[in-house]
Amino acid sequence: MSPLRPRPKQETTEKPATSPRPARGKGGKNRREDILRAAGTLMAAKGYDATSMRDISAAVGMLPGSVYYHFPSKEALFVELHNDVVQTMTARVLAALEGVDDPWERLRLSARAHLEGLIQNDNLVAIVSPQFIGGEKEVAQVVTDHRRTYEQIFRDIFEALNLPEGADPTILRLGLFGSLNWVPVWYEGDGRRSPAEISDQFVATLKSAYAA
Amino acid sequence: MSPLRPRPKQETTEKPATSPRPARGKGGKNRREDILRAAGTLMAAKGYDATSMRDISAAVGMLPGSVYYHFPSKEALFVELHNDVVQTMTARVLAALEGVDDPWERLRLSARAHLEGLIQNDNLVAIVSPQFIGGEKEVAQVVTDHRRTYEQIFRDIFEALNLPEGADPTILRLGLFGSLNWVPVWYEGDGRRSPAEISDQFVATLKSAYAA
Amino acid sequence: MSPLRPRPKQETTEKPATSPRPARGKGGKNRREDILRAAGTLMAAKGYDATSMRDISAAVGMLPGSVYYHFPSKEALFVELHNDVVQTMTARVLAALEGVDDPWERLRLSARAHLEGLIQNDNLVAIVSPQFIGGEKEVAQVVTDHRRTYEQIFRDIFEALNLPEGADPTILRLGLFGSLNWVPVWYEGDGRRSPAEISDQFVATLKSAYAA
Amino acid sequence: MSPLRPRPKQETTEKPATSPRPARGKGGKNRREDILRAAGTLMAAKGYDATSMRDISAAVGMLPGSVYYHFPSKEALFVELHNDVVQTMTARVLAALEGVDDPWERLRLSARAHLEGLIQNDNLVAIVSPQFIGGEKEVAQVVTDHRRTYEQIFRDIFEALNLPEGADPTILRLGLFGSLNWVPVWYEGDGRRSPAEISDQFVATLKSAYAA
DNA sequence: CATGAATGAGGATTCATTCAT
DNA sequence: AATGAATGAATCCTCATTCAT
Repeated sequence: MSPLRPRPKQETTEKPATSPRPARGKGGKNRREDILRAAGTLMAAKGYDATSMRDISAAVGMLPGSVYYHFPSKEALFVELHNDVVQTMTARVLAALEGVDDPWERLRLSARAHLEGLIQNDNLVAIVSPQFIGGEKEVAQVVTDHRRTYEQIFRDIFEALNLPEGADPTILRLGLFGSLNWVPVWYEGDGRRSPAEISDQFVATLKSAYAA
Repeated sequence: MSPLRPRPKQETTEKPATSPRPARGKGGKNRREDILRAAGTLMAAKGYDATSMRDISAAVGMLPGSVYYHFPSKEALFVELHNDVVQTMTARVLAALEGVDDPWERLRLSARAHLEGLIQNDNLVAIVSPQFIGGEKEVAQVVTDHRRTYEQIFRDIFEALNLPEGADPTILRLGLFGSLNWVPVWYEGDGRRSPAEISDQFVATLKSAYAA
Repeated sequence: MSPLRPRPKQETTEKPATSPRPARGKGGKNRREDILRAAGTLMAAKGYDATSMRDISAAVGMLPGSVYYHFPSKEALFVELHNDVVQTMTARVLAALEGVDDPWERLRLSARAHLEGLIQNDNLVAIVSPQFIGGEKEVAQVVTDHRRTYEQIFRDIFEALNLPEGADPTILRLGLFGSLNWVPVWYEGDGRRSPAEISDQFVATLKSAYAA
Repeated sequence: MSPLRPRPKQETTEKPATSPRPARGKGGKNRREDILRAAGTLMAAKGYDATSMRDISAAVGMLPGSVYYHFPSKEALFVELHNDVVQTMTARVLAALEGVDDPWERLRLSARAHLEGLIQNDNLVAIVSPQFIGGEKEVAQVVTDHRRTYEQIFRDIFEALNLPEGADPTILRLGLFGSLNWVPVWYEGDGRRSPAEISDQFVATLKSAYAA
């Protein structure tokens, strides 16, 4: 763990309180998902490196070794988590687009869905973030692939905007993505501005600048 | 400068021949800066957690323990590095603004200076990255303070734009920052689009949407 | 048989259709032997310590826990495996001696049978290997007992040679054993020299030196 | 650790007794050699896999992590140990041959030196042993190379014997090696037969069989 | 200024084993 | 006869850090 983000040493007192010792064959059938959820929360909060398997296992009430029954490695756990997140985000965005035809409206709604997903599930913040994993090996590729697939949705939407000459759709799309993905860095859930208002403002800027 | 430990940056000329052993044959006059530079490069590439003091010391040809002569801790090293980076960026942006009065031109040039600094010194990428503010400790606060100071320049520039009703300068500024800071995530130095072109496009969008 | 758990080796024909579920589609009738075989191969290749119950269970298509239905512990599994191996070797050597009377010919044939068994069943290599007797526990004793029983055959054969004064039968027997057991260390199944040729050479040396 | 060779749980009572806590900068300058010696003893007794870095560090009065200051990995430690052992053995054998010209006498003396080295330094037993390391990767190759170099001495000696037709020097050499290397498996330091007597007997057999 | 040697805590991972189902 | 899920202890190793020299 990084000393930059220390962790309370013995938080054993704040256990789920359901049962003092969960015995062998716990009720909930899918501990896998518990683990994924816990890992998501922790990694979003502290980063991949700063989140230890100990942390994850403790969060889900297991011993560290037990996590390895479900996932062969921390990396594999992360990859699956990342995949899940992208899956969820994809579904969310596609749902928002359902039945909407106007190109600029489609952009507005997808940006909104993206940002709301980012803010609500704090899972997602770090996930979509770059150079995320220390070892820049195969995992980085997998993660990049996941992201690319997701971004295809936005590529298509930008395509349909029929932007005027001089407006590079790729740069504008990546610029919008940057704006949105950066929001969690400064956003404070104080309610002054909702994610929806924020993303609407970003898209409004684009529309105001480039709509026919 | 660093709140933890002031550093004699320019006045090394005062006592050039005092040290009987001229250090391990390294050209650079003081190792402190070597360490900072190495730490910057490594942390930018791999992140704070994934960069060990061993890595840093090895990169500068020292033993791990020796780094502690120069910096009391990894944390302090990082804080000073971050401060340096912000200092450098500030100087770069202010230099670019010198003698320029037109508000939109000022925005264009400062955005350009920011992005070019980001891309050139790979130092800077990770520093400004969200992952570094996850924690809730003093360091996080210091880092946030550094950034806030730097961003004040941009706050002022946006103020001067006199944006129309309905255009929230804060959101637009943070949106631009997001766009710019996200560039290193996808930018590949393949020369197809220069950082300058990219930042110009972002600013052009804002201008096109909101300029009087 | 194993002192820990008797095993119905040959009488499996008695109740061929009792089990309603014919096991996971495997051909071999009982999984116990599959496990033993797999354990033998793996332990021969990697050693006792380096062979995990996971390895063994995977090799036979089971989950690790399932092995414990058949064997109470890794130790017990090994003891039984070792016993089996010695049993097999004993049978092989005795078969080779059948009907042979000449003492030197008996030595030649038994050495040949021993080495061929060693080379063919790679099972056997590691089993007879010194590394396995390092420990000071009961298992080590059991294993040593197994081996001693087997070696009795050779003790008898050497006795019958009526070696001349000055030729210590014990040392010569152990020397021959060493020569033979060491062969797997350097033998490469390239066919240049067959195990039979090798063992014949060893025995020929003894005969040439000590035969009346 | 293998359950075959369990280890007393808390033998902290049997510390060297020199000083209750060795403080920071211990007196003896080369802890490296201490580590190598300890590792040698332990690995010879229990095998590579069964000897943990904990064991080694405890034997030399260090914390496990401290060993890594001296050796980058368990494997590297083993490789160096193995190299040292071969070096020592080589020196021992060459010293024994000094000034001796008669070919059979050279064989007798080198075999004696080999076996005495094997028995005295219990280090050496396991080292010269085969399939020693679990992971049969590069290390296995290095170890094999070490051994091959050492065995060249014996190859030369056998060459000089001018064995008659039909006596394969390679097989005989490997047979002798097997006989000698197997001795530690059965030898008990009860003094009935000295290593020298044993090795002399092995060589005498060869000479009796093949000397002109 | 720096090294050499260590510490102590924690990192990911693997192990033999258990047991309810 | 075997699975699925977990345990607890041990594995190798890395980390930031210390300090006598």
